[in-house]
This record gives sequence, structure tokens and C-alpha cells, in this order.
Amino acid sequence: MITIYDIAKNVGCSSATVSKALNNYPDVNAMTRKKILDMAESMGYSPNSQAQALTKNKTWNIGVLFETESEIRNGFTHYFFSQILESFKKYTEERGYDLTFVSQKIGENKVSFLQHVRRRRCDGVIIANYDYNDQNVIELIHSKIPVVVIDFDNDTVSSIFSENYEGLKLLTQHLIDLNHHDIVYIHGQRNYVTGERIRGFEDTMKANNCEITEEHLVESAYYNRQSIADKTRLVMARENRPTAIIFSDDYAAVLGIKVIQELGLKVPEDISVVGFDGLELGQMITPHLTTIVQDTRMIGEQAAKRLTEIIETKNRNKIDISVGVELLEGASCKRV
Amino acid sequence: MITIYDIAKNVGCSSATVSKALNNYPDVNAMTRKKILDMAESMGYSPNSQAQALTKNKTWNIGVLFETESEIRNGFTHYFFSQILESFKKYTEERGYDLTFVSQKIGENKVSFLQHVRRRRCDGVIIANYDYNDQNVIELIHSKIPVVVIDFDNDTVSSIFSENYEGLKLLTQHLIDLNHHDIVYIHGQRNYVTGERIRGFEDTMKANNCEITEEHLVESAYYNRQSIADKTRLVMARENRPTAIIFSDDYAAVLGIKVIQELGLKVPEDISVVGFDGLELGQMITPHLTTIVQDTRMIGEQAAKRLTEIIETKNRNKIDISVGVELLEGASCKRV
DNA sequence: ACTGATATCGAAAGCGGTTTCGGTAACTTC
DNA sequence: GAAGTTACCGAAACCGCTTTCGATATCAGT
Repeated sequence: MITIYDIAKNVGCSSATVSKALNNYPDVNAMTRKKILDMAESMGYSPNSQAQALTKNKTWNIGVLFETESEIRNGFTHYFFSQILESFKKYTEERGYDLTFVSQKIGENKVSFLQHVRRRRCDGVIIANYDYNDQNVIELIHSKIPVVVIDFDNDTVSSIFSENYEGLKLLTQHLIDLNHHDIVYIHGQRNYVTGERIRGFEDTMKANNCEITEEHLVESAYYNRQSIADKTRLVMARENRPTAIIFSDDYAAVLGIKVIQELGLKVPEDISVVGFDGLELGQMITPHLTTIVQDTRMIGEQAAKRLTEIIETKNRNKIDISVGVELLEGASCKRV
Repeated sequence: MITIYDIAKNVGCSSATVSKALNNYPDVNAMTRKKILDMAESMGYSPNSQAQALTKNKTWNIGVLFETESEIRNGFTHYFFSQILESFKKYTEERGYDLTFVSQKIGENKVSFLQHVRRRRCDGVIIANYDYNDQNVIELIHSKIPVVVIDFDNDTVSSIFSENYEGLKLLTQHLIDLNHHDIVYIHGQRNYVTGERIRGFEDTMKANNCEITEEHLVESAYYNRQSIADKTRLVMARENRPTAIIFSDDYAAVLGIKVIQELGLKVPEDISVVGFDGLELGQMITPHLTTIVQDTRMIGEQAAKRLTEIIETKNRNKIDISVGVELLEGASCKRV
């Protein structure tokens, strides 16, 4: 690898001048600048970002913490979060940052997430879809490093949310408008997001004088095929089966529909089904899924915007950003 | 950020000794070593990987080039390649490498992929699902940097392939065994992989004395919904409609099935359909898709293994690795 | 007591850059 | 022509770490 010293030697100047020419400093003669730039070009010079990071104390690197509590679909393969990450990546790349996945190992050493991020001197970290109870994550959130989280309620770092309450309100109202009164919500594990959604569900039910008992709330493990199938079958086997099911997400809804179909029943003729997320998946099956579309592009972009802002202003102020949702009417619901 | 100098000062020794203690050099007294380690611990020391990279000339960073020719589902959201990447990541992480996505920008500067990788001093690069005709990619492949590619035939760098020929042979034979003779293959753009698959298709058809004309080969754009739907409709509208369709991949097959269903026809009663890849997607619809399962875990692992091998041995020898495929029988085919 | 081996340590150079600051040389200005 | 600017350049310190190599102290052996 060739260095600025090599260039300096060939041009006949000092390394300082080369550095200045390369970095558009004003105090270098136009002629020398050109000679240096040409020489750099012809020698195939490539600045060493490590050396630069060392002096500038900025790596242009953003750490990504991106896993899942589920064993089934994790990391990149997660239908929903991969979309957010893709959008996040696009925005940060434009800003000149690279994304580095933070793991628990560097070279030969086992490290905590915080240690990893600090070793790599990441300028900031985005956390999504991680187990927020993980001691490692907590440690990271409470560090001095710029952090933005997605879908996680906390009082230290900025976070991005979809309007979960609103989403469930829209879904529930939609079903009620179709004359459904007996609606079961198969939701995910209790956490902040789920809490908000349940609240939206309950409030809307009550506001429309629909009875709501514990029968109407069923918990299922997130992105867990077995659990989703089991819970769906359980609900379908009830003697007074509901007329509609709200699934925790599109993935669950699509699986649920499959289970229902395998039971010899039809959606929406025998039961109405809605999801949440707005995955392409939901539109690839028959019937098209009615669902809430989360604006993943916007979520990723807002997360990126907020994170780069924190990095560049050093102001870690907690700001919560809420991203709007939208009802997408498919063909999985029917008026009763 | 605290440095080895800070530790040295507090312990009362030189920075060299601190470094040695931290790196398990033999020439440091057990007592001093302990003092240093304890001090490092209590001060919350975190080595600067940039500084280490500078001296060791090794970054423990692998560049990832991972996009798609399609506008629809790219990067992380690609159903198939995200699985490979996930597996790749798992393996390289275990080995202590970090993954960095290589873009066309660093800080304020626009750069080529090669420049990006060289600036970051990546130890190696994995390329998957990229446009291999991109001048940027070609430049990278012909550089001195350790590179492994997936699904790309070339004569400079090591590559990992699924047994594409074998895959189509299995699919075609399966259909023929079910008495299908009129089979249309809706394949992707012509490239090496597609070529291999077409060869497998044609050879098997011929070996079974099935007629094969240009009618039997239809080209459709990869992961392009519109194109897939159009081509499917075209084939379905023929007056002597085939009894079976082989789609380029599961994504296309699932979309194809939807189109067929929307035409008021049934799979497999009216026509048999098979895909390629083995996506979860294919098993989430009714009927379950019959397809070829590509071993994405193995592909990612082999790619990682080969790449780290090249990095660690400096031997860039071209080695092609072939990964076996398997027929998965769903319910999307019927005997005629 | 003397020699040679061994254990332990640190000075210093190097990795590849950036940035301050002082020094020339040339150029204005009156 | 003296004084003050301005343009341009480079020495040197620094970023944080690794690694060589020589120095010193200690110890065993004879």
C-alpha cells in the first residue's frame, strides 16, 4: 500500500503538503496541488482510514445491533426489520457512514457489545429488534455512545416508534365497522409495543361497547411458527368462535390463515383475519391480507437522521419520533 | 478514552510493558501482569482497533458487497440472499471478523468499491447478488484483495455455487415422473446460473424424449413482480397450455400461483407448479410449493470458510465449491 | 568470585496519517 | 527602501498501539 510519504518523495515535497493537498487546505500552491493529486492518482493511492481515524477521532462507522429474540428468523432474514435496516443503510451511506455489525467477538477476544463498539470506535450505534433486557444492551444504552433504538421504550436514548396505538385502533375500528363484535387479538409477548397495541385494541372495543374479556386476548411467541399455529387452532376450536382475529403481525397472520385453511375453513367467509406490518408476504397470498402498513422506509430514515444528528452535534438528548401508520384493505375481511 | 499510557502511568511501568501484558507476551512478570490487567479492567480500558490495525496491518474486517439488480427487493430484504448472508455472518463472527458494507462513499468522498475496500483496509470481500458486469465489481475482482463470490462464474476468484444443473434435473425429472411432458420453464435473465439450469432442464427433457422447443423457455426479469405476472399470464393464455411450469425461483412461483388462482384456476388441479430456492415463503402458502432447496446455511459457511482461508494463508487460488441441493415435495404438483 | 543463562523491563522506531506553527520568499504599500 | 502582508511550505508533535533490541538484575553453576 502506498502512503503519502511515497507521494511526497516522488513529487519532491513533504508529507504535510501532500496531506494538505489531498484535504483541500488553502495553503498549497495550485501547481503543487495538481502535481500531488496527479501523482496520487497514478500511484493508486488510497488513504488509510485507520490512520485517519486515529488522528481525526472519527471513524465514519456506525455499529448495528440487529438480532432477534426468536430462533426462527433472525438478523437479515427478518421480514420486517430487514426493511428498516435497508432504509437505514441507504440514508447513512449517503451521509458517508459505513455499517458494521457488532458481535461479541473481535479477533481472538470475546467482548461485550459496548466493548466491541468502543474498540471499533464506532461513531454511533443503532439497535433494533434486540432483546432489550440483555445486560449487554442495557450497558450500551447507558454508555456515552450515541445510540438510537427502534421500538423500545426507555428513558435514556432517542427512539423511533410506529404509531402502535393508532394502528390497533384503525384495525379494530375497521373490523367493528364491518359489524364484528367478537374479535380476538393474538398478540406478542408483553412489552411496551405490545402494551400500546393492546391499549389501542381495548380502547376501541370499549368505545364501541364491545365486550372484552381475557378470552379476547391471547398471547403467542413472536415469529414462532409452532406457537402461532397452536394458538390459532386453540381459538378456532372454541365453541363460540370469534368472527375475526387480529394477529400480532403479518407473518403470524399468514401462518394463521394457512392453519385456518388446513382446518377446511375459509378466509374471509368463515372468519376475518387482519395482520400488522404491511409485509409483501401478506400480498402474495390469497386472499390478500388486510393489515396496518408500517412505514419502514421512514422509520429507517428517521433513525438514521436522528443518529447522525446526535453524532454530529454531540447532543444526545432523548427525542422520541413517531411514524404514522396506514390501513391497507386486502380481501381477508368480510362484513357480518 | 483511556490508553495504555494512562494504565502505564497508574501502574508505574512503561506502555510497552502494558501492551505486552495485554497481549500475553512471555517476558512480563506475573505480578506486574496482574497489576496491569486489574488496572485496565478498573479503568475501563478498551484497545483502539484502529491503532492496532495500523501496526498489525490487519483490520479483522470483511467487506460485503450485497445488492441486487432488481429494484424491488434489494439488500437485506432479499428473501434468498439474506439467508446466505446471515449464515456467512455467523461463521465470520465466530472467527472474529466484523462485517462492513461497502458503499460508494466514505465520509465526504465518493469512491469506487475497490477504493472503499482499500481505504477501510478490509481483510477480504464477499460479493453476492451483485451485478457482476458492474465495472466497479470487475475492478474489485481483479485486484489483489481476497475475494469470494457467490453464484458467479469467472476465472479469477473462488466462488460458491449451488448445483444448479442438478437442481433442474431433479425438478424436471420429478415432473416427468408425474407424467408431465409439456413443461414450460420460466427462467431468469441469461447468465451463468440460468445457463446451467436451462442445460439441466433441456438435458432431462431430451433424455426422456420430451419435445422441447423455444415455446418451452420463457424469460422473465428476476424478482420483478410485473414481469413474472405478465409472463405467467402469457403462458396460461396459450391455447395448448402446458401441464406444468417451472419458475425461476420460489418468489416467482408464489407470485405465479397467485396469478393462476386469480385466473380462476387451481394449483395443482389445473396446472402443476414448482419453484427453486426453498424459501419459507413457499411453505406459507396453500398449496405448499414443490421446490429445490438450496442449502443457504452451507453456502454462507463455505463462502466464509474459503474467504477466511484465503485471508489467513494469503493464497488466493481459485477454488470453486459446489453445494448440494435437494428436492422438497410440496403439494403443488399432481400426476397427470 | 566469576561466567553464562534467564527473567524482566523500557527506549525507541514504526504504522500512516493530521495539524500547528514558524520560517522564507515574494509582494504591497507609502 | 523599510515595514507589513500574503502565499506557500515543512519540521515536528501527535493519535494509540506493537515489537525489536539492548540493558539490567538475578540466579545457577563451578
